[in-house]
Amino acid sequence: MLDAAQAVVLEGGASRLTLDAVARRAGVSKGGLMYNFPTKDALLKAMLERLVEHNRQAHADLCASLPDRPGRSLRAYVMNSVRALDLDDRVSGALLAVLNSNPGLLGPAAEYFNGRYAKLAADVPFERAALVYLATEGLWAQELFQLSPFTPRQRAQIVRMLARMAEDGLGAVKETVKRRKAKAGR
Amino acid sequence: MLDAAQAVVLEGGASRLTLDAVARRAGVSKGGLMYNFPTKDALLKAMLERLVEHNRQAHADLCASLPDRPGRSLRAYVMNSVRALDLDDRVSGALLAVLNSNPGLLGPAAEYFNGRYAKLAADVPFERAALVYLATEGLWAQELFQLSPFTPRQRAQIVRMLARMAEDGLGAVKETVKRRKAKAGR
DNA sequence: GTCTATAGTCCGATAGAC
DNA sequence: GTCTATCGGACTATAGAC
Repeated sequence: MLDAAQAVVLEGGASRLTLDAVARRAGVSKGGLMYNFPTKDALLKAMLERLVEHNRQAHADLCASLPDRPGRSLRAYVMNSVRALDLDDRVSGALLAVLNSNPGLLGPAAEYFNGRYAKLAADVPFERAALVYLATEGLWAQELFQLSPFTPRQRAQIVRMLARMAEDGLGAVKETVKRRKAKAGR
Repeated sequence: MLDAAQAVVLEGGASRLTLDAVARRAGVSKGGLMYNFPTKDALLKAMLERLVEHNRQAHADLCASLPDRPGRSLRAYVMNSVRALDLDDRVSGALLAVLNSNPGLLGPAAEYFNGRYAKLAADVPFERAALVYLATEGLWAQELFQLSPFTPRQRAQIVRMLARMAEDGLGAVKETVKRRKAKAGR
């Protein structure tokens, strides 16, 4: 049923996320749906929890595949956020829209994000961690709402910079500047 | 009437933005409201245009009050975005939620944001402009949805860093690191 | 131009049979 | 547990008087 709910928001956006649509999609009737989720809020809460769990897993997997250096977790976060926007992300966006009207439901997710950042930034200097984290969030949000002013090429450049900054610090930026100057001088 | 519409979304969120509520708030009746805005989409479009115009003005004013150095526009953008979230911002968030279901209406706004970035980044190296821009957007979004993991003190520190990076380049970050080390050595 | 009244639709939730 | 049927309410939009 949660699969069906995700499919519905993917196709029709937040406003189409109705109990009728979800029930139809899930192949059950509205009564059957509301036996498992007594209210619509309960359904939204379950969807949100599933997204959070998915996100946690994806980050953990990616983290495990990276060499254990300072900034590994932050780097995994960057890479996990800047994949081509997948289904989960679009669901997240729609849910964000729905939950904007129900601020209460967003509370538990906020706690997750809070704890997540604490772990990401544990082994990276504060300024650098905050910068990488916020820029990544900004990039994600921009693409989610299709407001990004960057070309795919520029986007790739930014992603490389962020990934390098997560582990290498300012050397990442200085290096690209140096490389550009060298190129210009050729 | 647009004032009334803004007031309604501020108080009740996106889901309360109904023609009835707006009309009641504006002191007119629904018929009167729908004479000026034939459809609800027309109302949303007008609200969005007004927000964009407000934003453009605020940025222009702030820009004029800053010394004319490279990165002035970007710095004004940072400062304009990180003021304590004002009414316009909360309206923006709610509208974002509403418009998520009507992607068509977001198109014109997307163009504005696109052109805005082009001007911001005109006199700043690409990597730095993109980093400051995205981090600012990220900070704005995090606070808007109340998902920010930063304390007010940390937030202020980040804002200072971004404002300095807008004009001074990497010196800003390097300087804070240096200062911290000096402090630790004392 | 602004009003009242209402049409027509869709939603979340409930009730009760099976 | 899952179904059908339906209630009560809220919504957008229209029609027509003034």
